[in-house]
Amino acid sequence: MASSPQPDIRRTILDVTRELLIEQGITQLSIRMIARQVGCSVGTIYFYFHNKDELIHSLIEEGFEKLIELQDHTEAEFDNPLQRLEQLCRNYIQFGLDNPAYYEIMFMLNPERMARFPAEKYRRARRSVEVVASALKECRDQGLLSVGEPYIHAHLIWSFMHGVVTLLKAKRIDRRIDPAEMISATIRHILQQNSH
Amino acid sequence: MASSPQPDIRRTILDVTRELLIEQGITQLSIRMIARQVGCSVGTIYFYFHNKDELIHSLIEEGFEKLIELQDHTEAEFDNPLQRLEQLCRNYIQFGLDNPAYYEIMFMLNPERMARFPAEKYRRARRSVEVVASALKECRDQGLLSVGEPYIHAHLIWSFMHGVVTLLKAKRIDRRIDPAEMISATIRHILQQNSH
Amino acid sequence: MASSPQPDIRRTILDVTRELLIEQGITQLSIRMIARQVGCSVGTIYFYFHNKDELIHSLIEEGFEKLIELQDHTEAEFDNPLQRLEQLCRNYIQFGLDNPAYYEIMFMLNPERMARFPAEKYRRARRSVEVVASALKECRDQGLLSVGEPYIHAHLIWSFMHGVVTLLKAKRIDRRIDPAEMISATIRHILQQNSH
Amino acid sequence: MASSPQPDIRRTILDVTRELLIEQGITQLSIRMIARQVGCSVGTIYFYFHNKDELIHSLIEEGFEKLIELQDHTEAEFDNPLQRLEQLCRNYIQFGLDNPAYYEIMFMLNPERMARFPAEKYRRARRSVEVVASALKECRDQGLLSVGEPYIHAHLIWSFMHGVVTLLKAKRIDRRIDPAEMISATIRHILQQNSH
DNA sequence: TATGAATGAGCATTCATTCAT
DNA sequence: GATGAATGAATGCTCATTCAT
Repeated sequence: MASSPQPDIRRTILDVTRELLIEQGITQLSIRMIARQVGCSVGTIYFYFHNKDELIHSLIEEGFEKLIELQDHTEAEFDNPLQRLEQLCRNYIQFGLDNPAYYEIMFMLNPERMARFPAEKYRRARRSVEVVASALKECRDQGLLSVGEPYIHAHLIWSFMHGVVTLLKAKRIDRRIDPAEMISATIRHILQQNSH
Repeated sequence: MASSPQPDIRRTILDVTRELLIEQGITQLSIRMIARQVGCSVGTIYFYFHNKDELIHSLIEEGFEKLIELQDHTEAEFDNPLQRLEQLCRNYIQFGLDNPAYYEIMFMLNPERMARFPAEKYRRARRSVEVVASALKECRDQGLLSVGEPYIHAHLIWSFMHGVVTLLKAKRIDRRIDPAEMISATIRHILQQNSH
Repeated sequence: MASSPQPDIRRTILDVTRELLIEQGITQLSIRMIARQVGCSVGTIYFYFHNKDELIHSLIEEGFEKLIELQDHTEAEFDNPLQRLEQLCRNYIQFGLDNPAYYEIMFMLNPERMARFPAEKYRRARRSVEVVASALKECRDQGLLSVGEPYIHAHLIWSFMHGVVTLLKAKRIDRRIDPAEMISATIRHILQQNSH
Repeated sequence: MASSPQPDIRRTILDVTRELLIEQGITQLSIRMIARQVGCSVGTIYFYFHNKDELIHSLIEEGFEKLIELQDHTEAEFDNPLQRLEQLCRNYIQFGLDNPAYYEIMFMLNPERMARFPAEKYRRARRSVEVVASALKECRDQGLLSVGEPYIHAHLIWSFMHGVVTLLKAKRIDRRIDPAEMISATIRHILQQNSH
């Protein structure tokens, strides 16, 4: 990576940061490491990003952009709210597992602790709940699902998915259990098709 | 804390570490900070713990001890598997919210990333799943609940609870939603009492 | 400043540098800061000035030009050497207080320490002493003042004024003392009108 | 210096800092340089001093201690206020020339610019003015000197001496002028023995 | 037991400067 | 004329760890 021609260093920096984020986690991540991996000097990174936080912020924005685009597209695609709900959930879980670095900085940072990543940066996270809430409402109105207040229930579903994603990501689930089966069971549970 | 007579410095170190863990998170935690807060020298901490990892390990062990004792006690107390299941879940969630530091190091570290916290350290985590699985099995056998394979379903329930705990801990849930209600809804959902 | 039409960027760079010099002092001054304030790139500054030192040199030259012009004009204006001496001293002190940035780089840098500002750059400083020495000589010849060797005495007067300027500039004089009064007393003292 | 046995590293750090302060000035002074010169690691310096400012502060305190002790001793020694005034002035100038590093951080820093060296740190500087003011008052009361308000006049004398010290220190005075003669002339001027 | 002293590697960040375009 | 991109060296500072006492 150090010697190949870099058409877009800014892009490379973001990508390398994402890779390192997966391997090291946010706290071990250092500008020096990124520079070494990118094959540029430390200063170059500071040329493209004011500071470390801004670099992470850019990644957070990117992550939300990707996820929201995915969900918006799904929302437009499915008329049937139950099918839509299912797809939204599959999307979310898949996004988390496919993009562990994005998921980590988007949903696993504690904004209380990391003051420099203020809560408002995460307001976009609400969007992923709202699309679910909207699908739930329609499901309820059409008698397809028996749920309580849709917004609250959407948070419940979100929590459920978040738990599955984070435990799978962290390899905490017993190896003998097939992740795909975990995911299917999760979806079934959300859609209240609990029978085996 | 610095000037009171220390009957058990080791104990104090562990307690202070836990407190700092809540405020700072694992990555901001430094031996110096602990020493300053305890009122001893850094060397003293190294007398009681070989290194930082061992100190964290001890806390992890302690955390599992506490949780397992809690769950074992509940398991012995309730004959009715459904009531037992409910109490086990309430215990788990409450434990996570009451002991954020323990919960963090027990369930939120990524053992892949933290090579020094090898997966085997977390095998005890399985115990909290097993008590749930055992209750589920009895529920199913007694026709109280319609679930699939109990061990898998126990992981599902665990994931669900884990998601709720971590999102609540990180203050990611919309402020307008009452945490207590989130928890109740979670329990209801687990017990498949979804109606209203 | 960034968007107005720049008839003379070189001039703007010098002016901005002077302003920043007042606020930050020479050591905090950075090319980047200047460029940002001017609204140009760092490269542009290097187009007009070979390096940072040359930029400072230009300001030093400018400062001496200003001061010398002021003193030369005064020298031509006053026939009476005592009045001339008084005006020369008033000029010097006022110049120092009105142009803190110029004064700093002209008279407060240590050429031993700053090898890149060689002593010869400061030879022009002697001119401000010489005009005083010349006035002193005339005063002595006309019996207006009882002084020793004029050139030495001129240095004494210079030192005196330099002390007042630097202490006032650095806000080291007790706030309860009116700067104007300090200056008047200084002038009186130089002219040996010591009585109250 | 790196290999000799260091009985008191803290002392060595202070001394080395003082030496480097003379050569480099405060702005070029770096912790790494000090460590290199002392022959210890950077961390060692931070063991003895919380940060760079605290290290400089310690030197400032030391400097004022030295100067004040010198002046207090002189004050007690001389009954004759004129002789006392003379000695106080000789002391001050000599102190400045003998201890260029101390003098620089005590009297040549701009507290406005260096916010971390707050004005109050320099209140002790006033003491050197007060001893002069007290001597002046006695001189005036005994008819030995014709001066205005003693406190103001003391500031005048201080400025005068400050100018001489700083210009001599910075090698700004014409090489052909003997520093000792400058000093004598300064003292004579202060004592109003202006004739030849 | 406990500490004071010391270290080396690391951190985020800034800087003067260069140079192809 | 002017810029955007890049660099290497430096800065103040923190860290986990060691070890003689």
